This record gives sequence, structure tokens and C-alpha cells, in this order.
Amino acid sequence: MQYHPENIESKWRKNWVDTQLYKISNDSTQPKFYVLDMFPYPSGAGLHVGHPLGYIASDIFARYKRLNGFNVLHPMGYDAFGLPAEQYAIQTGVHPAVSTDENIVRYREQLDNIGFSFDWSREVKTSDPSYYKWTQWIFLQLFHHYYDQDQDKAVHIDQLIATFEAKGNKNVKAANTQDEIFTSDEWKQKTAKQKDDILMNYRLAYRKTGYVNWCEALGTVLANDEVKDGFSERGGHPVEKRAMMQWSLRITAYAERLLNDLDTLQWSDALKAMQRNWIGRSEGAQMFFDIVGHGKKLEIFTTRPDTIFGATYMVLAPEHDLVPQLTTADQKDAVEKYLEYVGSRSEIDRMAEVKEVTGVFTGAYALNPFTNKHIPIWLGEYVLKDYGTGAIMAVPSDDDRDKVFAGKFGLEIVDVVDKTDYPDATLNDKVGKIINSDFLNGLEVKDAIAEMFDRIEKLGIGSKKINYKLRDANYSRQRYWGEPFPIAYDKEGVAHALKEDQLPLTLPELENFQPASGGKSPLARAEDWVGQIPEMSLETDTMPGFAGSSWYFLRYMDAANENEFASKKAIDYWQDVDLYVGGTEHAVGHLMYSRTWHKFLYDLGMVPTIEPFKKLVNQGMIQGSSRLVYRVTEFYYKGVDLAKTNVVLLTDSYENLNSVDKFFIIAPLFGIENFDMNNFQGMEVISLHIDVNLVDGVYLDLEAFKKWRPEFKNANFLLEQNRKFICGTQVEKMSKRLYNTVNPDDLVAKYGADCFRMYEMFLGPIEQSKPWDTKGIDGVQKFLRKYWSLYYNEAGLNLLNDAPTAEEYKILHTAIKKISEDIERFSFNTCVSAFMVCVNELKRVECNKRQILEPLTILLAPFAPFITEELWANMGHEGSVHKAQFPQFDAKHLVQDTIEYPVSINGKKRDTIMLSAQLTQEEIQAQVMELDQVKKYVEGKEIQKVIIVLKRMVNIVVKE
RNA sequence: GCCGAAGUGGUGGAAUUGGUAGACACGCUGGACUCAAAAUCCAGUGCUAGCAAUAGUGUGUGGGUUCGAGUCCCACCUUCGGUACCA
Repeated sequence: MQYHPENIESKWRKNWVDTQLYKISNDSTQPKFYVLDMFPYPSGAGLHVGHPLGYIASDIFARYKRLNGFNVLHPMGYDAFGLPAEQYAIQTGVHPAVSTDENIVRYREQLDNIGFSFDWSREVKTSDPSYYKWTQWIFLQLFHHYYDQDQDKAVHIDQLIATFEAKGNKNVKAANTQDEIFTSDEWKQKTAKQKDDILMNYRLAYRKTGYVNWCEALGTVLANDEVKDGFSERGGHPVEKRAMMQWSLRITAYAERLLNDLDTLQWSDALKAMQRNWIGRSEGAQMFFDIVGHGKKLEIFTTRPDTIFGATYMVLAPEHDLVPQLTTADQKDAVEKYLEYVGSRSEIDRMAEVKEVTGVFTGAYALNPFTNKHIPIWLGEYVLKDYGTGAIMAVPSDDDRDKVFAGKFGLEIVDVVDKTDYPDATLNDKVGKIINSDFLNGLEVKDAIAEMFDRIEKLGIGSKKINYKLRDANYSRQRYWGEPFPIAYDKEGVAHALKEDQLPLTLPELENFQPASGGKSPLARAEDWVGQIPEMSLETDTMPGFAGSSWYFLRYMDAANENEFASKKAIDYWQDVDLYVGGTEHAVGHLMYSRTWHKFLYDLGMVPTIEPFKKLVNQGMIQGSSRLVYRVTEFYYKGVDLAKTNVVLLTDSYENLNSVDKFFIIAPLFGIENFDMNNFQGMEVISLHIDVNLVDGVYLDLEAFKKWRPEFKNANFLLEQNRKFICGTQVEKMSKRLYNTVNPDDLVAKYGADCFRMYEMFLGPIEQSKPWDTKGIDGVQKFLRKYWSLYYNEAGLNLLNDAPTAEEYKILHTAIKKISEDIERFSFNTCVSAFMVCVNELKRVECNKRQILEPLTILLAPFAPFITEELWANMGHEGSVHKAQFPQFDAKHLVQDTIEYPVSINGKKRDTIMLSAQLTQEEIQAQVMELDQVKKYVEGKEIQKVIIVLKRMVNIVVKE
């Protein structure tokens, strides 16, 4: 009987649904294990072979844990709010909910095809009101809390109000954007609007006017992690800075905890480094400089207070608040001109010209508190409004940027650090001896910094401070397809939270999804909706894409709960995610936000753990291997442009076009006789992506190609050897646009899901990125056929009940050991290899014994769930193989063919001698042997090779 | 620039603690079966020399530690990923 995956797989696919095989309970005495995949955004293109890589790995792990007696939570859902569906709606008028649901149906089919063990009864969809009710609810908790730095946790805003009423805000230590100090009496006299404005500066979800990333093409603002190199991550549209009133999340309040708690996680060093980088902690001094002739002081942040004697000027960001007050009449024109110039430049311009230094003098001077010199205050683009205080003291002798700036504008340079002891150090390295600095002279930089912290604090001109690169997350989107804010404004503009029984606040129905005028969301046009609460108007922005994905892993624990986001009982049972698998593209965005939300919920006592994802594995990206042909579009001869010719020529490479011989082939096609190289001027060629499915390896199927692109049906092809057309290749992102996507459905149809799963695992380490290549899949198919043939001969099932031999046990237990260990360390490619070795060996010894094949079936079940289920049933078992007990490794079956024996060499006692052979203890004399004795001893034993090791052991291989 | 990861046959990749480098698979070569093809099976396959046994050589480059290095140390080169006026 032959192995036919298609019948087997469709049968079991249905059976698993009918028997609810993968449905799990929150009531279990078994230990829990939570295996989570990053849920997908259901795009219109469907899944390609790159998407399931991580899902297959996590599915194997989940199944393995289940077979080992764990109650495994392994859910799946959809990150269903997002820009593409809305862009599609704008173009076609199809409601995003409709297109999203269609895509979800398609995703579900594709996922089911591959045989995952998801518990679909727990499916979540972030765009479902029953889900986003709780996204809105958590948002309201953020709105109602502030971060108390004394308790180092989130605390309800009512407590802050009570403190304000009793004592004002002087002694409040909280994460805030508030600089006004007020007393209890002053607070009480404020209007509702004023109070609201002040509280906004403390809330964890708050509104502020700030410089945001505005994307004109998408008509919305974006968070920092949604912008790459000045372009939007979705769609690649240009992004600019704009001042707007927006909702934000005060994630910076959690910066220190986000950084420190990384140490508790089993994440890769690379990923932790990325997060540390993004948080960007730096220790330094906050200092206040007097401004000559002004009451105000200039606040700066520096990590190098030791260089203050070299601070010969100050630089402010052009957007700094003090700029108008500082600018003198003389410099007014110059400053205004400069601000105009800065305003005209997009983010992309600024990034492209990092080397270019620009700046202008304000006319004002600050007082260097240590040199007492008047130092000029400049404006410069290289100082950023958002980082630190938006102002710096410039030390041109010890900072690259300051040096360039001073050089360009002729500012004074005083050398303050002597680096002669450190010839390899760069200008920015914090090493050397301080010079020209009065009391600091002779100190090492490190000591000088410590000394300065003391002095600054004693003089009362500043203090030690920690700064972060991390910014608060922009939380408003001027879009339709997102969670509406459960916020309404009264006539004064005071923000009021909706009550819990008013949730979910659902999206209004719209016909037209174009943004409303004035940079507003399409929701603004739904006037009835906006005004549904008397005397109030609803917020018209919606929440960003990361809102729903910041807590979905908690919803899976209790997905159908209508009263809470998840019951306390469910959360206490499942605790946190034991294993999280997903791509690095979420290294800073999603992972930072969900960690913050989780910590916030921890502060509120709603989750028991400080971190959501204990262990995280980043699967690599599967790239596409594109196939290209090259098309001659223009051909120049004797200076005559022959572009109008209707000849289309397709060739496999530029090299072919550059070869002289080929011109003689091409020339007649262009109607040129007697081709003369001297008259040839060149030609223009463009590359053309062709559908990889029309190509067998690199050979293009010409007929299929002409059918696919009828406009080329009369094209001439420049054929390579054997009259086969060889395509050019290029590795790039897998994308529908580049025609290099491979659909898993096609492979499942052709080879079966088991084969597809194992082949994806066989490609290489899960963490590694690699181009997709189908050519090795035959090897896995061969393996499955061979495996099947262990159980079956031509007549049918052919199994023996005989006791296995020692050799057969050894083959099985070698595989059990290797595969169990490799699954634990997430090395699935070596597992597949181990299966191949095992089956090859069993084939060699012609083993068809139940006592070997039964455990082997269970061993393979996580990898190939269908074929093993079929064989398990055919062997006469009642239940599913996926409910069986995973075979346990037993060391007694591994024949000891190595005996360790102590040995001394040249009179020194060394560790052990390892004799590789079936030697008995009697054969080896129970005494310490000298090296010569070893050799002598070994000579009589038909030793093939002796490797003499002095330190650890002697390795001897005996001829078989 | 800074941070991180990695360089092994024609290809994807093994080698888990420093112990016979190249497992497993693809590809290729030869053979069996077949009218033929597919499928299947057998043998070979790092490179160089040789009919062969065999010898030499070999994990990006150059050094080092060690009886022994793909693995550890130093310097360098290359590739990929992240990040970038972060004071």
C-alpha cells in the first residue's frame, strides 16, 4: 500500500474538528504551558510560505509539551485593525470589516490546511466590539492612573487630586510633563478646564500638543517605531514633523523597569540589545545656566559635566520654547530666516544631510558657572527638541558635532581632556586626563565626572539625572479602522471618560472612508455618532494598530468572558506566556508596548507576573527568490534611435547582452544587416520580474510565460544552452508585487501538509533568514514514503509483535534522546535529520516491530500530525496519537561501546582513557597505564587508529 | 560611526562541554529495473595527486593558547540585522 497524503489529511482534518481534539480547558490538574504565536494581520495577499515558519515551530513545541503531560494553551487570532484594509476601502468603497472578514476566512483555510493544533474556540479578532470593549477599558484605566515615582507604580488619579487639594504639587514625585508648581489653594481656585489640563500632564494616557510624525499620504500621525528612515513603514510614504494635539501613552514612566526587567527574560541577546538601545538610558547632569540679562535660566542635559571648562557656547534646538525671548533685535532677521529654512526641510532632507551643519546666533549670552565667561547661545538643527532638554552646552574640544559646528562658525575651542595616554581613543570616548580646568586638572575623566556631580549639587545649579531616548508613544490616528476612544469632550474641552456600561463604543457606519477636512479622522463626518452623548462630543481619532495587540495574549486565557477582559481565575492559572514565537520586526514596537501594558496591569493587581513573555524566539524571515528576465527596450545603432521597432527581446542576463556574439543575433531582429560593432551605440534594458511558479529552477516555461503575459506573445527569446531559457535570480523580500511568492496551499496539495511542515523545519535553524527554495522538498517526501513503508508492504499493514533486538532498541532510543533534546533547544532542522537517520537505520535492519514503531509514531506526531494519526489508528488504537504519552528515553538501550578508564602518561596521572570497543573490564587491566603500555596494549587489539591525548583522554578506535 | 549576529563542500546545513570536520538532505556521476519515462533501489561524491592502496591539504585572513581549535584569545576582512546628529 502506497502513501497518499491527500486522502489521509482531509480525513483527519475533519475528524479533529468533529472531535474538538485541540480544545482545552482552564480547569486542569496538569501543569500549564502557554505557547503563543504573534497573530497575523490578515492581508489581502493571503499567507505565503514565509508566514507559517514560526507557526510550525511553535505547533511542534506545543504538541510536544502536550504529549509530555502539559495542559497547553496554543491559540490563534487576528490583528484585524490596520491601514491596508482602510486604504482598500478608500479605493473601492468596500467596508474594512467586510474585506477583513473575507481575508480572515482565507487565512483560516490556509492555516487549517497545514494542520495546526490551535484551540479555535479561543480565537480573538481585535476589530470585534466584544474584544475592543476591553481595549477601550484598559485605555480608560491608563487614563485614570498616573505614575507615582515614590511607590514606583501606577496609582489612581483620584489620589493625586486629593494630594493637590491638600498640599499642592510641590512634593509630588510623578512622571509628568508639568512644570508649574502650585499650592493647595491655587489648585482649588482653578477652573475645571485648568484642572483637566494639569491632570493631563500626569495621566498615563494623556493629550498634549507635540511634534508628531505626520504622514500626508496616509492622512494620519504615526508612532516612532512605525517610521523607518523618514518613511512610513506601511506603504513607504514620506513623513514630516508637525505640531498637533494628540493622545499619547506615558510609556517613559516605565523606562527603568522595561530596561531592568529584561534581565529576567530568556530572550536573545540581540533582541535585548535592541530594546536597550531603543530605551537608550544615559546618566548625566541636569544643569541650569544663567542667561545674561534675563531672569530665566537655561536648562541643559549633559553626560560630560567634567568638560564644562571647555563649554564655550550653547546650542538650542530651533523649536526651543525660549528662542523668541532670547533673540536680540540685531539677530531677529537672521534667526527668523533660519527658522523658516528649518521649517522648510522635511525629515528626509534632514536625515540625508546629517553631515551638513547649520545654525544661527541668537544674540544672547549665557554665563558659564565655572569659568564665569559669557558664552554665546546659538540655534542648531543638530540639537533635537525631543531629547534631554532640547539644549546643550557645547564642548567643541571633546565632541565631534560641537567641533564641526565651532569650526564652521569660528567659535572658541578650549582643550580640556588630554588623551595622550590613550592613543586609540576617539574624541567621544570617556577617557583621558582633565587639563585647563582649574580644580579638575589631573583627574581621570571618570573621577572628574563624579567630582562634578558633587559640585553641581552643592552649588545648587543642577543635579544628577537619568535620560532616556525612549519617547512617549503617540496614540492617536486620524483614521476610521481602529478602536474609537471612549472619551467625550464637554463645551470647555474637558475630556471625560465614558462609563464602563457605555462600552464598547462601536464605530459608526460610514459610506466614505476619506479623511475629513482639517487633518481629522473620517469619524468626524459621522455627526450623529459624534454627538450621541448630550452636551458632549466624542473624540474622533481612533487608537493605533498596536492598541489591540498589546494585550491579546491575556484575552486568549478567557476569550469569551463578557464581564472582564479575562477572569482572575483564568489569569492565575495561565500566568504568562512560556514561549512566544515571532519575527524581529516587532522587536521594539509591539514588544515594548505589550510589556508596558502588562506592567501597568501588574501595578493594578490584575496580572500576577511582571513580564508577559518569559521566553521569546525570533524566527527568521523567509525571503523570496525572484526570477528575472531582461527586456531590451531601446536599441541604438549608427546614432539612430530604433526605439520605435516592435521587437521585444527577452534574455536571461546582462552578460549575454554584453557579449559581442549576441549582437549579431540581436541585430537582424532590429532589421540590421551586416552588423558592425563600430556603429553600435548601446541599448537600454529593463529587468522584468516573472512569476516564480512559471519557472522550474531557473528554466522558464516559455509557453506558460506567453500565456501569463500575452503582450509578449511575439517576443523573441535569446535562448541559452539546450534551447532552455535561464532566468536571472535575485533574493529579496517575498511579495506579491515581485511575483516571487509561493503559496503553501500549492505545496500542501502536491506533497501533503506533513511534508510541507517537515520541509520548512528542515530548511535550517528557525532563527535564520533564508531565501525560499522548493527544490529539496523531494528528500522529505522520500523520507515520508520510506517511513510509511516500515509499516506497510504491497499487501497492507505488516507489523510483527516480536521483541525487538538490542540494535533496534538502540536505533529508537538514539532518536528519542536526540529529538527530545533538540525540541527543547528549538533545533528542529536537526530533529528532521535525526528522523531520517532513524528511518534509514530501521530500514537497513528491516525492522517492522510494533514495540519499535509505536513509540516512533508518537515521536514523529508533533512534526507530521496526519500520517502518524493515520498509522496510529491503523495499528488499532482507539484514541488519537496526539493524546498519547511521549516516549521516554531509556539509557540502558544505548549500548556502551566506550569504556572510560583512568590512565597516566609519562608518570603524570591524566583523566581517563576511552577505549572504543566492546572490551570487558577484565580485558582492561585495573591499573594505571603508562603511555607505552597503552600503545602495547592497544597493539594486540587490532587498533585501527590511536589518538594520543596527554591532558584528557586517549581515544582509540577499534576495527570492527 | 555605534550595537548585535554570522562566515564550514557545487547548494541548504550538521558537529550540544575544545576530542575522527562535512551528519542529514539537495545536486551531480555511474549502475540496476523499464520499450521509454516517472518512481524506486545500489555505489560514489570536500579539494589536489594517483589505476589503486594511499599521501598531502582543508571550517573568511593573519597570529596565539593547547597534546589537540570550526569551537577559546588577539588583530583584521567580509556579509547580514538594528540604530544613528541621543548631548
